[in-house]
Formats: sequence, structure tokens, C-alpha cells
Amino acid sequence: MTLPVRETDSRLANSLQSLDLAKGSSIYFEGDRATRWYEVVRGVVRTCRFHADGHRQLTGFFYAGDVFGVDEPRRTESAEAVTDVTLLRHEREPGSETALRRALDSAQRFIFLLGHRTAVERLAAFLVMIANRHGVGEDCAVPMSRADIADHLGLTMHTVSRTMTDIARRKLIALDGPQVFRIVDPEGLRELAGISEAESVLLHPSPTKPDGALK
Amino acid sequence: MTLPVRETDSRLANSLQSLDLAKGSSIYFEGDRATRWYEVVRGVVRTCRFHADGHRQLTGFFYAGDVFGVDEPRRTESAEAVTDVTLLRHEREPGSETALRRALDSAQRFIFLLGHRTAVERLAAFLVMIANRHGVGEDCAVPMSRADIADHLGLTMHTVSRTMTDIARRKLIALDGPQVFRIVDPEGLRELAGISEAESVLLHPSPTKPDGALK
DNA sequence: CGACCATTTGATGGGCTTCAAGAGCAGTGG
DNA sequence: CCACTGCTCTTGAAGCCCATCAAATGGTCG
Repeated sequence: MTLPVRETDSRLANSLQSLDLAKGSSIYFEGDRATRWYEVVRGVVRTCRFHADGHRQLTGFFYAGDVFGVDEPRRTESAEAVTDVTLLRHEREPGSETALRRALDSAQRFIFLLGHRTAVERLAAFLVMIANRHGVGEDCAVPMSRADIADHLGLTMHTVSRTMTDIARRKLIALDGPQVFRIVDPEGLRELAGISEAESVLLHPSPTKPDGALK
Repeated sequence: MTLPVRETDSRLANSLQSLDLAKGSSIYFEGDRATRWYEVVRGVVRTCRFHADGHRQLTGFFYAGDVFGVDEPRRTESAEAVTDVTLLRHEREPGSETALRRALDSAQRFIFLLGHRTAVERLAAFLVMIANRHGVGEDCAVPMSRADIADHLGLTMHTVSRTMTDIARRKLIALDGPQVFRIVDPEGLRELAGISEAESVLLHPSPTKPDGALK
């Protein structure tokens, strides 16, 4: 259960620590005292909570440039490494307001995503979100498992799998194994996701994309 | 379409304005420039967005003491008065960090609520949330319509109505018309909602309850 | 009373879950 | 090298829950 944590706190004063964690590692647990927040440098992180019936709810995925763990004074959700990751750990201090704002923003986007009523719509929206992390036309990595996606979107792994192949069958995406896809019909996919062209820009004023012009 | 706005900006310097709005009034619209945020003094407010297929998503309900409209630089959702309301309008300034934190908090709770998979679970959780705004054993007001609840929980008005009477039939609540209920079996309702006794306290470290001891 | 609205209730069908089994793939050890 | 194991992902079949279509009820206001 304990994990290989290699801490390289040499970088800066002890107000900012860099740490590497292996895939699957826990970063913190629901209920922990929370005094610091994190920034992803490399890899992908998921946050999750459990419902009383035992089923898991993944409340967010976080990529390089994203921040997470701003909850206080206690963790309301746990955080885990989806892939091998490098993180920056920040001390809490006034002025971390932008971090809060970004967290709120991503929470609101996620609420809107969950508002989609059918499985295809939700998954399509999710794929668009992933694709926005990549360049246009590039292959898109799906670092998380089908079960992760399911617990994120409120579906079952089976439905996710079926729906994925369904979207591929419609020639909106092309699958190259379970963990890689490429968008074939961007317009069609966005339409399925219920996202207008204009909105899709708004959806990620993203820190990972160099060209983050928000007008 | 325009609305009776009586503005009583006498209260304080022009950095803090009080305003009264009639039930159904719009407070701001999706896309508007956003420079101020609001605090509810009296009544209930809803925020909402629309999906591409036209269906409505209510992203939150806000009661006396709650804050809303912290999004920037543009409104990502519109806000409307569910009942007659009195609001305080705040200028944006550093130090509104606590407002952000509260907004994030309520967003996360809502995500968790949407994570419930069945209609009964969601509605039960929603009722518990409402009940937490009231004293123990008191009658609980349901200021919003069935359609509002439906668009909030991702259900239809019909399912909400059916499920409501179903929960009443199980003697977990007692209905006194569509807009008032009373909890008969708190333990049973919480269990249905998938909320443990311990958690139910955590769920509302609420500004509306005087006794907000969070340990 | 009659019109209108919100809510309730009934009947049917579809989409997702559930249960079940098979396919693909990496790691291990004989 | 290949059988064996364990895992994730895929696919099939049956059932249930909720959306949809449709209609009735109850309340408010003219």
C-alpha cells in the first residue's frame, strides 16, 4: 500500500516541492487534513470519492498544467496517479485565488458534462475534452482505463466500451487499441457531444496548449 | 421580459448594493461580462445553462447566506430568482477567496449528488439537502417546481413526481402539497440517499445554520 | 364556471445495467 | 517456446428503470 515516493525538494525553498509518483499511487486520501495543493507537471491524476453503496465517483482528471487538491480544511476526495506523474506541491497562501478559480471552472464544466443525458453524448463530450489536450489531427492518448471513464461519466465499463466502438463505427473517431484514438470527423463528434464550434474553444482556455488565446 | 428591479443602493458605498427582484426575474445571462458576485439575503436563486439539444441544466440552487455568480470574466451560466429575492451585490476584489471556496464546495457536493445512479437516490439526497436548510422536524419548503428539480437532477418532471410520492409511500417523508414536506424517517432517508450520519453534518457547514460546528 | 397551469398518474418503449462469456495481451515459470 | 494465469477490454442476451407519449386531477384566477 505504501508507495515509492522520490522527493526532490531541492528545487526551491520548502514552500514548493517537486515529487514523482508511480502509476496507481495514492497522493492523499479523503478525510486527510489539507494544507497544500498540487500542480501536475507530467502525467495524469484522478480525484475520487466513494458512494455509500461502494461505487466510485471520479470527480476529475488532471493533466500537465492543471491544479488539484485545493479543498480545505479537509480532503473531500482522494487523489491518485493514473500514470507515472511528477507533481509540484504548493503551500497554501493568499493569492492562490487563480488556482481556486481554475478548480471551480473545471468543476462547472464537469457538471455540464454530466448533464448530458445519453451515453454517447457524455462519451463524445469526454473525448472532445481529451482531444483538446492534443494537437489537431494528432493521435489522442487515453491514459485511463474503461472503468475509470465509466466511474467518471456515471456509466458502466460495458456501456463505455460499447459506445466507444459505436462512435468509431460511425467514423467519428478511429480506434488504435483501447488507449489511443484519432478524431476523424471533428464536426460530427462535437455535434454529438452537443458542443458548438464556438464553445469548444471556450471549453479549454487550457494551460497545456501554448495557443491559449481567450478573447 | 424586463423586470421590476427596485434598487436600494443606499445601504453602503457603491461597492455593495442591495436589490430586490420578483420571482422569475433574471439576474444575469450566460455570456454577460462578469465583474460582480452576489449573496442571497432572502429567497432562492437558481443558476442554469442550456445544452445544445435545448434541454436545461440547473447547476445550483442558492439560499440565504449562499453566494453565486463568482464566474469570470464572463458568465458561464445565467441566474434567475426562484422566489422573490433580496440580494447583495459585491464588487470583485481580492479576498473574495472565501466566496470562491464556497462556490467550489457546493459544486463538488453537486457533482457527488449527480453521481448517484438511480432516481430515488438522487431525489433523496436532494431532499436531505433541502432539509438541512431547515430545523430538525420542521416542515421543509420546496420553493422550486418539479420541472426545476428535474432539470437539476437530470430527470424528468414525471419521474420526480412519481419518485416523490414513492418516497412518501415508504413513510420516509410526509407530503403536504407539492411544495411542503416533512421528514418522517431521517435515518431511512439518509440511507436511501447514501449519506451516512457523519457525512450529513459535513454536507452543510452551512452559513444558514447557526450551529455550524465543523470538527 | 371555465381557462390555464402545475402536478399527478397510466401505458409503452428504449437505453443502460446486469449477468455471462469470450477475446486479447503481458508476465511468469516450467 | 509455450502453457498458464490474471488482467483489461469486448461482446452477447435478458431485464429493469426511466423517458416518452398521453390523459386526468387539482388549484388559481379571471
